[in-house]
Amino acid sequence: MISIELERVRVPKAADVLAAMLREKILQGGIEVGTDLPNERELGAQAGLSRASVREALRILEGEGLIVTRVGRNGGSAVVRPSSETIERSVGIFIRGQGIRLEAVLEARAAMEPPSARFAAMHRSETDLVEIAKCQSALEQASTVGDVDGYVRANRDWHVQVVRASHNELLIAFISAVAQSVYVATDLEGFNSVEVRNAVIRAHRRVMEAITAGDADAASRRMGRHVGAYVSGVRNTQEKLNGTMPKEQ
Amino acid sequence: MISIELERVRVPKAADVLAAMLREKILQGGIEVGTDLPNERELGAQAGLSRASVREALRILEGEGLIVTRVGRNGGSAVVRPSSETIERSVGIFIRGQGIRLEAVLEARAAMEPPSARFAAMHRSETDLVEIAKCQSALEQASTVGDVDGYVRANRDWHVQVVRASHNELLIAFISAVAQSVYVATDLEGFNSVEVRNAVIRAHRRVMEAITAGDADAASRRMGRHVGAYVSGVRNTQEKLNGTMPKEQ
DNA sequence: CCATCTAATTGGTCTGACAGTATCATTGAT
DNA sequence: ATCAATGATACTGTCAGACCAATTAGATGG
Repeated sequence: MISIELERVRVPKAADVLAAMLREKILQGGIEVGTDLPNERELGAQAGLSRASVREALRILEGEGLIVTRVGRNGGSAVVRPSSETIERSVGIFIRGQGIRLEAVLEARAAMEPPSARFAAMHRSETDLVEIAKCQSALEQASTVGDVDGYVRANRDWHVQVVRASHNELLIAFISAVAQSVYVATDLEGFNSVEVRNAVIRAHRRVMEAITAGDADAASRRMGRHVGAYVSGVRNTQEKLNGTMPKEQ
Repeated sequence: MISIELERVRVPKAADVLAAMLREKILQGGIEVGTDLPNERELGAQAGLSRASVREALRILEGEGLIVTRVGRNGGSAVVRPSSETIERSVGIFIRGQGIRLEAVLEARAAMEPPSARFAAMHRSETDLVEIAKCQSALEQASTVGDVDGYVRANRDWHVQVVRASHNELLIAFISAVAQSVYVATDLEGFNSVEVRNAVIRAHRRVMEAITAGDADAASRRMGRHVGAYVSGVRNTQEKLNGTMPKEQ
């Protein structure tokens, strides 16, 4: 008997192959958003696969945010532009699954936000400024009323809105994802004293001034101090609790 | 007939509900990695669903990187720790699907890498330094030999290895994802002259010195100059081509 | 012209079966 | 007794076919 060097043979699943084919057709072929894919039975006939396998492939693409599926007549799978939601989902699962400490999440945020504020100062439009101001109003309103949940949510929205003004889609996606996880976590943190809240409000105002004035250096510097203070605050609180990211969503 | 204010009724799919249940059990319950889920027929019996629906749910979780499934006796679905691969996949799809310009991707990278270098200088271990040095050697080797693909890959690996030294899992995931996309793109860029390559090598060395010395400020500053120069270089090249991220993988 | 009903189209779900694959258990030869 | 071949077994992968549920195009009637 002869013996040949042979690596382990890979047996890709039918659904994976079909999903890869469709994915490339969508991404490379640049199929315009809104186009309908053939219905499941048709796809099965074309690919020579059962409807079950086709459905599995479509499910994969749906999970990747490349298509949406509707039932009913004229329903079916339509191509959509992948949004940052997919990134936010996977980042959320990553954070929870790895049990990443809140401190590390804030550290990542603290790394990304100052440059984002810089870009925001450089590229912000008028409507960007209005949107940021809206969040700030909601923040101050919630703070004076004492609406803790509203305050935390407005805080998250303010930071997301600032990075939106940078017009860098990747930074927007990353910071949105991280901010969402921080929002879920800081709900439980007890360091939301009146003093802290007022300091946050003042810091936000100074960052907004710099962004409005188009002063990139000041925006970056002030945002850096702001998020840096936040990290320190949480670090001190956590030293006593030694907590990780909460497990529940 | 009375008329009531009624929002659109949501009809969640069976598979989505089951997937959500299992996801929470895995993430919240903190099921240890390696645990086997019941087999598909058993899950179907417990949930009162058909095997098809169960399989769809498992597919969702697999796509989220929460389980892996093996065939054969003693096969089945086992819980795994979600890795950064899931994030890298979704970021890659996001970049390609949105047609994000290479310049914007590099901008995001330029925002994240200086702080990462700072953390690396603060937290790097001895093995981190060795790994970074290995990438640098490969880089210089490929550069002298003229192996373009090897050079670009080693360049990507060096940047990833530096952020690894920061020991911040989120930054590692983000930069890995972005670096992968940059790697795919810069293959096509023609600005890999000998002068540029040598400048890159020198810049890397200076960053490594700072990280080794634990000089956080210098590491951040030097990395900032390095990636900043990279962005400028691509910006100049692109001004003539006006290109976006390439569509092919 | 508009409201209403009907029918066609499409995804969602179920059932049952068989194929493919990896492990376990047994057997048989050395 | 040891170990390699060989079958049994317990899983996932795939298929075919049917029916249900949601949605809407088109027919019907006022």
